[in-house]
Amino acid sequence: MSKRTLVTSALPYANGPLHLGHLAGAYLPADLYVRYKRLRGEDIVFICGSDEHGVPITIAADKAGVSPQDIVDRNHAHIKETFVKMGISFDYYGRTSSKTHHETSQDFFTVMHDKGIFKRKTEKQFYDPAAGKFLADRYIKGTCPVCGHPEAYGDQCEKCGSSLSPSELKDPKSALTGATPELRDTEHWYIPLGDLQPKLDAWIATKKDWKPNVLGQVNSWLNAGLGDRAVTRDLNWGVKVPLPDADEKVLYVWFDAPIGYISATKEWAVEQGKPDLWKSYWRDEDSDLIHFIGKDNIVFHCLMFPAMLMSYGGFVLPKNVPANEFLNLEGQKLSTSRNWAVWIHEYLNEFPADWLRYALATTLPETKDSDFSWNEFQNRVNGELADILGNFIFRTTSFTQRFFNGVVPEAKDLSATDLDMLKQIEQHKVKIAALYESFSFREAVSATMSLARLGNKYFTDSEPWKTRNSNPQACANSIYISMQLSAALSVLFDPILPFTMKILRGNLGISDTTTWDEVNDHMISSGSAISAEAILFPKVEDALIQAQLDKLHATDAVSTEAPYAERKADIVYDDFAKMDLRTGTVLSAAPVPKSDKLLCLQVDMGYETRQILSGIAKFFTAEEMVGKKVVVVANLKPRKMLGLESNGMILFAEDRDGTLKAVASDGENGSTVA
RNA sequence: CGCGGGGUGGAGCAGUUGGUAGCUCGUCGGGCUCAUAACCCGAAGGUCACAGGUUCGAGUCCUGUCCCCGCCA
Repeated sequence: MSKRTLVTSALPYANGPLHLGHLAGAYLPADLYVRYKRLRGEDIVFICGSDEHGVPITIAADKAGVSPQDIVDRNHAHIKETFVKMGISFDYYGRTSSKTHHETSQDFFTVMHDKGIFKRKTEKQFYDPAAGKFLADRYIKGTCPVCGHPEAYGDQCEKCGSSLSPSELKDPKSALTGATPELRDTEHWYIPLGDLQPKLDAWIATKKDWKPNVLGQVNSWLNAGLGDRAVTRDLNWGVKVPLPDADEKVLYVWFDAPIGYISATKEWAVEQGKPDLWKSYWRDEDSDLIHFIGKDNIVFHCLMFPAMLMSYGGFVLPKNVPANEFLNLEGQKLSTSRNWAVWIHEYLNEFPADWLRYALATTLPETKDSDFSWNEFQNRVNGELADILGNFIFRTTSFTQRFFNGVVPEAKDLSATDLDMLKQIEQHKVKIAALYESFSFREAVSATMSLARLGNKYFTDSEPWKTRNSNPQACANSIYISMQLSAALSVLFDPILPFTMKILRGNLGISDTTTWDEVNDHMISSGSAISAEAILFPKVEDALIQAQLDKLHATDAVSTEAPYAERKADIVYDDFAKMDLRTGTVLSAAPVPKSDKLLCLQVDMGYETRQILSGIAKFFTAEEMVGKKVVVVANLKPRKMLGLESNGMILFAEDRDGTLKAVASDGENGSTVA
C-alpha cells in the first residue's frame, strides 16, 4: 500500500449549476472512495475546483452583459455550496481564476517551452475585421454543410450533431458583429503528442487493472495515432501565455484545467500551514494519483495530462482513472438545453442528500450507461433505506426502549445462530472493503445493504418478542446482537449515508471517529444506554414523486412529448390529383367582424384576385399576412361564413403545440403546386 | 465501413480465466406481529437478439447478420 493518495474529481465547468449526471459521473464515486479510505485511516486528499476559462463562459458573459469574472464568481459560489450540501467532502475546492492557478499554469507552459517541447506553428484562422480579433470556433456561425441548418457553430452543428471546423461552414459570419470573417495568419504552440506517444504507449501498457471501458477508449486513440495539439488560443479570457510575443493569447482550457488539480492542491497545502506539502502528493513516488471523471474526459486524463506531466518531469502519473459512463434520466439522455435534467440544488430543496446518494450509488454507470428514474428513486428509498435498513434499526432500538429500558442487555450462552450472525459483520466488512478498493461501488452498496437484510432475517428468525417470555436470556442475546449489527452498520454505511449515519451513531453512542478497522462484533457494551428511537428514513409519498415527474415533463411536453397528429387513411393518387393547389400572394387582409378566429384575405392568384376566409386570427395579425406568398387550394367549393364568401383555403403547417406556420411557395402567382 | 456502449425470466441488472443461469423489484402462495401496512419463508417465470463455427462442454471464445442507445457531464 502506498503512503498517500490524491483523489481528484473532474473540474465542473462554471457556466451552470450541477445536475445528476455530474454527480453520478465524477463526484459521488470519488466521495464514496475517499470517505471509505478516510475511515481506513489512510492519508488521502480529495481535490477539485471550478473550471472557469474557455469560450462558452465568454459567450455567456456577452449574453448577460457582464464580465466573464462575474459569471464564474456566481457559478463558482453556487457549485461549491451545492457540493457541501450534497456531502461531497473535498479537502479543498479551488478555482482556475485564482492567482495560484495562473502562476502554476504559466510555470507549466514555461518549463515545457524552455525544454523545447512545443512546436510553434502558423495557421490560418478566422478573424473578425469589425471586432479586430480572432474568433474562436464557437464564435463563428454559418450554414451546416451536413444538414443545412443555418445556425451551426464553427465547431459543431447543434441540429445534426456533426463535428465541424469553421472552414466547412457555408456563409460564415462572426457571432460578435455579424461581419464576414477573413482568414488571417496566427501563431500557436502545439504539444507534439505524436512524438510523446512511445512513452505513453509503454506507460498505458502497464495499466492492466484499469477498467475495460477506459482502456478501450485509450487504446483506440493510441491505435489511431496521436497528432500535434494546440495548447494556445486567441482569446482574452484565460491564463495568459507567458511569452513576450503572445499578446491576446491564452492557454487552451484543456491545457490549463487539469493543472487546476495541482494549483488547488497547492492552495490546500497553504491552508494547512505547510506550503510544500503538495509536493508529497504530486512528486513523491509513493503517492497514488486517482482521477474520477466521466467518459468524455478519458482522453484528456489518460493521455494529454499524463503527457504534460511526463514532459514537465518529476510528477507522479495517474495510478488509475476509473471513468464512469453516462447516466440517463427516465430513459432519455440528459440535456441541459432541453432542461431534461435534475438539478442538484433543486433536488436538495425537496429531499435529503443521503437519499440521492444512495439511489445514485446503486445505479452508477460504472460499466455502461445507466438510468435514473424517479420511480426507482422512490423504490430505493422506501424499499431499501426505509424498509430494510431503517426498519431494522428501528425495530432493534424500539424493542430495546420498550423492553430493556433503553439499555443494551447482557449476552450469555450465545447460540450457533447468534454466533453466525456476529461473524457476518466481519465477513461483510472484508467483502465491502474489497469492493471499494476495486472501485466497485454499486456492489459495495448492495453488499452493505445485504448485511441489514441479514439483520432483519436474524431478528425475525430469533423471535425476541416470543423469547421475551419463554427464554429471557435468548431474548437479551438477540437484542444484544441486533445492537452490535446496528452499530456496525452505522460505520459501514457512513461513506454512502454520511448525514444519517452521524445521527444514528449519536443515538447509539458510537464515536464519530470510529474507524473502519474498529468495526467489530462488540462495538456497544452491555449496560450502555441508547437514546430514544427515531425513524431514520421516512417514506417518500407518491405525490412527491409525481410532482418531480410532472416538473420534468412540463418543460419537455411541447418539444417531444406531445403526440404527432394521427396519420390519416391512405388515398390513391387520383384523390390527390383532384386538388388544384396554386401559389398566391396576400394583397390585403382584414379581421372579420364578430369572429375572433377569421381573417378575410384578398389573394392575388395571377389570373384573378379572390377572397378567402381563414381561421388564423389567433396566430397572425392582418398586417403580418399582407405580402405573404401562400399555397391555396384553388378548387375548393365556395362557401359562405358569417355572410362573407370564401373561395378556397390557405395551407398551414400545424406544430404539435398547435401553432400555425404558413406553407410558402416561391412560384409565381397562379403557378400550380403538386 | 466516424467513435463508443449495449441486446440475459414482467422491470432493472450480475455473470470473473468457457463446466449445472444468479440478484433486487414485481407477481402468486404461506408465516409472523417487535417494527415505517414494515419483516421472514416458499413458488412460478429465461431455447442468455439471430445464424454459423471452435470445444467433451459457450451467456462466456471466433465469424457474420439484425436491432437499440450515446457522442453539450
